[in-house]
Amino acid sequence: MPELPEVETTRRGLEPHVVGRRITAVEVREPRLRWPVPADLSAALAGRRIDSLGRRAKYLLFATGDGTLLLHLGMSGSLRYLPGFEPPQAHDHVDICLEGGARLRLNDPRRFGSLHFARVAAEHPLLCDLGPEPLEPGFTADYLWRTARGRRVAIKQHLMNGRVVVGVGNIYASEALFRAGIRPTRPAGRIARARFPRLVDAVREVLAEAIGHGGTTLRNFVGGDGRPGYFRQELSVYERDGEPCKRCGTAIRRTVLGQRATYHCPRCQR
DNA sequence: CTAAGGACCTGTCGGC
DNA sequence: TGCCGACAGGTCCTTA
Repeated sequence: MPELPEVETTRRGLEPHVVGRRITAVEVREPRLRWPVPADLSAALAGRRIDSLGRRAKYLLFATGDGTLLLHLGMSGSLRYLPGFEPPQAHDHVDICLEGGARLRLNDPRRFGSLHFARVAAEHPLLCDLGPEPLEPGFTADYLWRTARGRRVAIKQHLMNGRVVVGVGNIYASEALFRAGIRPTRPAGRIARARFPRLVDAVREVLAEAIGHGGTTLRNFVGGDGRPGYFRQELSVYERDGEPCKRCGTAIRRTVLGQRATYHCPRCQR
């Protein structure tokens, strides 16, 4: 489900509920997620106060004075704030229990999500080789051009490579390329340097706008407060196969690239 | 080194 | 109505 805007929406929704509160325990009903939930996770976190709720790529970072809880929502995960106990439903795999009886509940049908503990988050193996955040200053046209030089991989797959830039998933890769007027299949290294400023702006804009709308709700994504996002109606190409391009009217085309559904306007994008 | 494909899971939907 | 395959927002790992 979640791409960066959905994770950021979750982060913002949860932040006021968790910062400054202590974790009392982590209850794991199903440890078989993308990686096994560490058996000592609850012991590592119990009694620690959450100093901040941050985000790196699509990981939520619950920072305490002595170590950080990393949480990834995978493909189908959502994290909800419960003011008090409620009986767990199907796929409610983990609860992060807070002082006072509130809890954060992870629901994840496909179990591609994960939880980790790191003394220093940035040094965790899953975070230490990641590229820049797309909404931060390190993601520039010049940077992206340099990473693309000599690469034959399609630009869409290049954008979705977390070592290049994080947080650009399948929806927003298609959307950004539409805005930039670039065909998703174009080899990354065969895009003129002069086109990169527009591409970088497009990535930034589409992500920022989606965050502003509370994320994209496709099937049943809900943010930390349980409310859906409203970016879906803003999508220009994603899941619009056969529908008219909003700019030129040509039918949007669905193709498969790297085993992922890809959408583009054959006229506007070159 | 790059690039491509498989792997991990469950739920939903369309077609027969 | 029931079954079966295709497909779904992520990304790591293996193979060539």
